Amino acid sequence: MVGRFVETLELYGRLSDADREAVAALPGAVRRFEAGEDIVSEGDAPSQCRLLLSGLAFRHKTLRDGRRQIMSFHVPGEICDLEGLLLAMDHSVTALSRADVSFIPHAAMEALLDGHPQVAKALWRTELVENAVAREWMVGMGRRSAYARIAHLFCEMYARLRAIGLVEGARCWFPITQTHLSDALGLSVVHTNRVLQALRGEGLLSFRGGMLTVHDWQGLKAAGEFDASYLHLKADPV
Amino acid sequence: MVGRFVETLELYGRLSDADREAVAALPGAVRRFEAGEDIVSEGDAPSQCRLLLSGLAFRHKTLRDGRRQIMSFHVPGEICDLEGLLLAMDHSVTALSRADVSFIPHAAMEALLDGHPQVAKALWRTELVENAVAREWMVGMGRRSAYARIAHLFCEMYARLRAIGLVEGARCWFPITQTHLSDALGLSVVHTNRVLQALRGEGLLSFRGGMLTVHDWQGLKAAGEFDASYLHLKADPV
DNA sequence: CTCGCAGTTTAACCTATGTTGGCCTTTGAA
DNA sequence: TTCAAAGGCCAACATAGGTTAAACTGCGAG
Repeated sequence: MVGRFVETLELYGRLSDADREAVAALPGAVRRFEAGEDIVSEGDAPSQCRLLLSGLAFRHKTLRDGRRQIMSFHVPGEICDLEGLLLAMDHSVTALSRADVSFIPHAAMEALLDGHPQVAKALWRTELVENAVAREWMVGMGRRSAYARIAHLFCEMYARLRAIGLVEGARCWFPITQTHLSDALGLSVVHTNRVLQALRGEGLLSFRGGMLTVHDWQGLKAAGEFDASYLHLKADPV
Repeated sequence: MVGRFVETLELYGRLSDADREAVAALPGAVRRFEAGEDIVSEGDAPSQCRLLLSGLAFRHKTLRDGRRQIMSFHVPGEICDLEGLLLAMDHSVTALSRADVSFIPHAAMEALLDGHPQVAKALWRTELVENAVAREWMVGMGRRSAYARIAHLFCEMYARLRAIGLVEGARCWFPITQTHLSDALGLSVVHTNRVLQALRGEGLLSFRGGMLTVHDWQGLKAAGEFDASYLHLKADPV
């Protein structure tokens, strides 16, 4: 069971029919996770790759005293513990919403990568893009105001969800709480709430009950100093 | 010319004699960079891998208004544009000190990776560790005080330089200005200076003229909430 | 229904860190 | 030797964002 995986790979590289078939033939047992459940935990040395079929997930580290930093989000079609192929997990990945996850044995994945160099390239490219995203977050946390950071995150998720067809009209399902948002951006919940109201007040977006609507994409991009090139997507939405 | 590259790879994977020889046989033209010179620039689509032979380098993004975020440091033996194998650069890498860099043609690198899977694994592991480092920086910028962040960075660089034999006694050459430090940690120079003085005042370290001396490793680790496991090194220094 | 919980919103107050601007020190080029 | 530039340091003041605590809202479970 491989869900949107092929499409995601094709965002980042051209595949032959044989490549596509090999990917589609990947074995994988599916398991459902509820929101808040760990998909992989810090310290695990996985023996399968966990592929997100549906729902969202986030990587995070939690310090002893409870402070938490969310380091990235995963959308359907992405493997959320690719590094587990070579390294033990130094952080956890948790389901943000209910999520279905396919467990692909490392042996099967390695065989695929050995036999299909184009697939391997595309997969490493997804990994590299994930790092590019991480770097962009660093810029935000180090050098942008809370206002710009929040706007930027919404831009990013909107662009990514749009790239995989999960935006309809100007709306997408992004079931994140203000607490998650704060932990992703290094802010307090109170301040996140203040800024969110400003963003809404300016008519840039609305965000209620997990549904994000972008009312003014240009305005939101400007507020977030957003430039999609770091996502290395084929086309910038609008 | 391949410098410490073999040793760096062996920090992250076991190589056969044949692997080692193949790495050592890599072609590469050497070029010297002065401090502040770009080794690769944003927008480049490299056709060689740039391997640091000596000196330090840093990755960074610079926003239009001059705000800058440093996203990582590179030590000798590391390739500073590995992602250039698959993607265009979305940021620049600049020499922190005078640095010698070997330019290895992508074709040669690809041939090596195809023919020597253990080398490929080790190399990807270095890349994954670099991401782990980036994630740890995110935790710092989002959730740690300036004091802890600065201590943490010194811990990290000390541990990394130690791992490659560049620490003597408790001293290492880390020729960074307070401006660089600020840009790496998302702080103002003034505040960096304040905190540095606190760190010195508490006898944890001294840092003058590019020379870092750690006086109290345990104390510094505690101040930075530092736990080296994210570096995935074979052994924690002391 | 209604209880309880998770999430959101407010308000009052606080502090870590930023800003500005000036001076001091070191270094290295002329 | 002296000068300029880069880096370091310092003080006064400003503010973005944190903290605490309490109320409000919506919703699923029983």
